[in-house]
Amino acid sequence: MPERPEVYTVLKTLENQMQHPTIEAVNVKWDNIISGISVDEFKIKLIGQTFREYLQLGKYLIFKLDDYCFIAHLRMEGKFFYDFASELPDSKHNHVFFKLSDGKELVYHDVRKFGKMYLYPIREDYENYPCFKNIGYDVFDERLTPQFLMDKFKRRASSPIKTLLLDQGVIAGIGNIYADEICYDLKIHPAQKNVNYDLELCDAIINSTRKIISKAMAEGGTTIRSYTSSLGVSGRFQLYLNVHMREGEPCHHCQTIIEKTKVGGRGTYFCPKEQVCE
DNA sequence: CCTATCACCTGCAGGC
DNA sequence: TGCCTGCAGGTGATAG
Repeated sequence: MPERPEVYTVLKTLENQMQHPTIEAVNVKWDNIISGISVDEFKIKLIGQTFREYLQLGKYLIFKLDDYCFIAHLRMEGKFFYDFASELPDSKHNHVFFKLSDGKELVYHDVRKFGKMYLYPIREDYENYPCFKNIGYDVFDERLTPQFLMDKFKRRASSPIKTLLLDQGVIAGIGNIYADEICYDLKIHPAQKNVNYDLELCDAIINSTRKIISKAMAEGGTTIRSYTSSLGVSGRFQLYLNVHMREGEPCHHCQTIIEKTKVGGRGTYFCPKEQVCE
């Protein structure tokens, strides 16, 4: 459940429910989830730290503690569980455990073990942490301007537009679902190359992106695979999808049957009438 | 610089 | 039922 709206939903749910407990113990069952630091160091540094602030950059969850910044990326299937009573699923997929001062436990669950966690000494300019080395501006960062986008996209106009939208080094937070939805909104075929990225189009791309991501955030994100019950991940935006996962169904505008193809190796959905590839 | 492919992991759906 | 293949909302490394 990884794109920006889903990460936002998880973050806000954690912030509202968990608030500010102190970490009393840490247990790691799959070492590769901890990145850039040894598991022992990870545990030792976290003990005694209190959750202070909840922030987001693209698809990253950022937890400011007293002396450290704890960052998590859910990748394909990572989920956090807190105050889960009896509905903690498949214990074999629970990999990181945080025992908290409120008597509860924060558990990281990840079927495919792709998720990553980072821990850095706290500082104000968190955007400069190593894990963000190749990350551009968040969808809602005011520095994401038409001029900025034009500079980045024009140089790489030979790539399909969807590939550019998915590049976290330019706009951080767009994933496979929303890239398809944004292309549909722009009426551009996702595989279209050599698009004329002038200021007007870049402005339209930013507006379209923010409109769709905002709506998805307001709806609690998109839940495609019916795994529900994970923390804050039973969104409703799937009800508003125009193309993604709608192969064989009629376009909401022109009733043309939605088709599926591959762009940059990713499953890609589009309306063959409204999004024509030149 | 760019694309293609694999790697990281597991589960599930579909074909036989 | 079992086996096999391909696919899944992500990203990084590597080869050409």
